[in-house]
Amino acid sequence: MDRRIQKTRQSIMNTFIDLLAEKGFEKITINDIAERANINRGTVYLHYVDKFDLLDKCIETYIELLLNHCANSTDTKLKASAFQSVFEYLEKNFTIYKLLLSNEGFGFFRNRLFAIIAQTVTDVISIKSENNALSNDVTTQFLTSGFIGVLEWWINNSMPCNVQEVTEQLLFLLEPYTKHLKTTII
Amino acid sequence: MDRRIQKTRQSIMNTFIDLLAEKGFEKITINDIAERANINRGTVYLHYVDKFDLLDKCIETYIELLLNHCANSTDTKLKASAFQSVFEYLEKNFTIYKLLLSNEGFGFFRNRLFAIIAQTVTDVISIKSENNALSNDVTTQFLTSGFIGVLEWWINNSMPCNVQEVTEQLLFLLEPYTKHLKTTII
DNA sequence: TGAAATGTGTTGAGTTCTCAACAGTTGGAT
DNA sequence: ATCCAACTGTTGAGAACTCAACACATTTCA
Repeated sequence: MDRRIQKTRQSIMNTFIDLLAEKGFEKITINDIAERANINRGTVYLHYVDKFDLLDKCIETYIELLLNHCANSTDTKLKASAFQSVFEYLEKNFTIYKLLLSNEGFGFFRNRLFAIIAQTVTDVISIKSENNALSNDVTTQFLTSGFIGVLEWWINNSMPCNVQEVTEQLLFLLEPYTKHLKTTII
Repeated sequence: MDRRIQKTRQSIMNTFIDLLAEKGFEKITINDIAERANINRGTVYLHYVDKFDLLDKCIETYIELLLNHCANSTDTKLKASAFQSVFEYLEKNFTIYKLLLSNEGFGFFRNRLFAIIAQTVTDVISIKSENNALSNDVTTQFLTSGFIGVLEWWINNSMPCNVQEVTEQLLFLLEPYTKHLKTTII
């Protein structure tokens, strides 16, 4: 992609996040963004139709960035290293994700993340579905809610324990559901 | 001026300064700069003919920035506030000016600064020249050398005393030459 | 030595961004 | 109520930047 596109989008998103933290979504104007980012106002409209669209794209971008940080650990699924790198990434970008998970994200961020995690969980457990008396939907809902819940708790309470601890605790809680998966999948 | 020009020049100069600090002038390539600044190589040539020209422009820019920080104190000339703001600015941008005053600047920076200060000094003392037995040239040379000398000492020795102290000391040393100027000019 | 790799400086076509101007909307002060 | 100021969203012309390609010089190292 043209470098100019990368740079202006990056610049717009960064200042958008900053302004979101400073004054909240409804008080932000396109003028604000353009001025602060030192970009022509028209250029913003070249990339986003309005500030709602900008929020959408912003959430989408940061969802992707978050997911990239567990996908690059070669064995993708339920492994300590994957969880660890996700929480490390969250720690590093704490202020942004706290913002997106807060009311400023209007729940869109949470919903989007939930959907993706749920899909992943579904994919994993469906492989091992035959000998299971439980509904897969219920299991997915349960596990995903649990995981997202822990993630939200950790962010909203400003990381009350370190990465090592959340990761271990989470693995311990998931163990009953992952151990027989391990034996069959791997 | 077009925002794009500002931004790319800023970006090029910043990475040039960084690279100057890292590897020194002769090891820098235009490729380095373009790559690090995330700018097309051709674009560098749109603004600078080669890296020597870039060094020149860089020096010129930082000379101007330095001078701006004493010009905006309304009473321009020999006033405590003027000295103070210059040294404060130097303190804030210490690493850059240390670099430019070092061998990396090839003496160009010093010479350029010297010329400008000397001109200012000449202008000031020429007003008060009639009753003076001394050659104005000698006086200019003496005062300018003294001032630049202190400035270089302060930067090269990594600011061995605080801004307040250099400023006061300098004012004290200049007092014999400024006090009768005061009575006539102001 | 001679070949491969890296850097220089330039070109032209194509894309993105800027700027200034426009008409229309909104919110707050008088 | 209405005026003013600020914001929105759009347009067209022109400037800046990107990209790929080029010929040529310099360095590296086998």
